[in-house]
Amino acid sequence: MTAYTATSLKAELNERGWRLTPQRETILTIFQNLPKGNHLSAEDLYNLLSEEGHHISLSTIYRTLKLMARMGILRELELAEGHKHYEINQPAPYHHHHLICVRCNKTIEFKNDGILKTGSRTAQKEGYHLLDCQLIIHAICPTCQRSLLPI
Amino acid sequence: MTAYTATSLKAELNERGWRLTPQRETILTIFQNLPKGNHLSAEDLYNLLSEEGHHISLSTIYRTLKLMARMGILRELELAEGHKHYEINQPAPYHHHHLICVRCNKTIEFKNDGILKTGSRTAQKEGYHLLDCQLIIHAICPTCQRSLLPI
DNA sequence: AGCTTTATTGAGAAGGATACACAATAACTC
DNA sequence: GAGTTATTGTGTATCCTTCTCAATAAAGCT
Ligand SMILES: [Mn+2]
Ligand SMILES: [Mn+2]
Ligand SMILES: [Zn+2]
Ligand SMILES: [Zn+2]
Repeated sequence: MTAYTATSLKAELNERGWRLTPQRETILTIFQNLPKGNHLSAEDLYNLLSEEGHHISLSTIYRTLKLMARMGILRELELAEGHKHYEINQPAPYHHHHLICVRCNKTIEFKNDGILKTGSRTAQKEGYHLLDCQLIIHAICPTCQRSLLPI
Repeated sequence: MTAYTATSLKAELNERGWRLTPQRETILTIFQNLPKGNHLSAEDLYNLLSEEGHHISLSTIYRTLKLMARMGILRELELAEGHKHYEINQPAPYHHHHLICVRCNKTIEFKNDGILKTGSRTAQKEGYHLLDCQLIIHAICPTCQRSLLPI
């Protein structure tokens, strides 16, 4: 959960015998510059890259998202839309959680410092190396409560 | 997040114009009697039912799991195995969270009263009707840290 | 208890997100 | 700069979940 640069990413990859590629660097940059509150799916990322003139294959995108999530660079969000979303994983003052309406998928972000502390403490106590810690609240938003539509 | 009986489930279903079926009642019973710490996927549930002589189609199982999750009876867990798992949703003394190894999927349950309080307060503040509240910690377990296998 | 309405089921097919296979490429090490 | 091998791109495969639709059976009313 530290801020990555192309250089530090390369160092961490090489340390494990892996390589920094233009594709990986481009994808990291995209997430670093993503406005707060945005989350990208694999396809979102693919389209965003295309708009910017970068062609990176969907396979590489899926592989890179998974890689970066497992390195702790990105967090993988299950926002109840049937596919995963990703955002940059940031420490304390930016770290946040998600309140999700299970009917319309409207999502609200909120902060709570205690939760990350609880997560860190729990992981440490069990000898786990922490990657990400997210509180997910499944709920029904005011609009959907008023609507008469079933489930 | 209250304890359901067949009767109270029927009441809540009928109130919305829905019906209590033998399939739904059977599935509720399965989850109520599931030993602590167990989570079932759709296919797990299908097999468990088959062993007990109940034939309930996979379609119905998927529909029922989704229905009960959206009613707040079950909680839907994303345990990083590529498919969802479900468990009964219980209030305070039984309410718990999950610490998951993203490499081997080993999962540890832990309790923390403050988190459910935070979740309830946050949902209420935004006017959301709370269904479930779960802290997910993605991490790497001691065994996987020692293994040299990539990601 | 019987009748009517319509939510629900079961079987199979379809959909969609993600992973895989493998030859071509290119990042790293020396 | 050359050799090694991780990574990419393309197409294909896999698997979880949802959809379709005719048959069934709960619920509500007499
Ligand atoms: Mn977010
Ligand atoms: Mn559990
Ligand atoms: Zn909503
Ligand atoms: Zn592990």
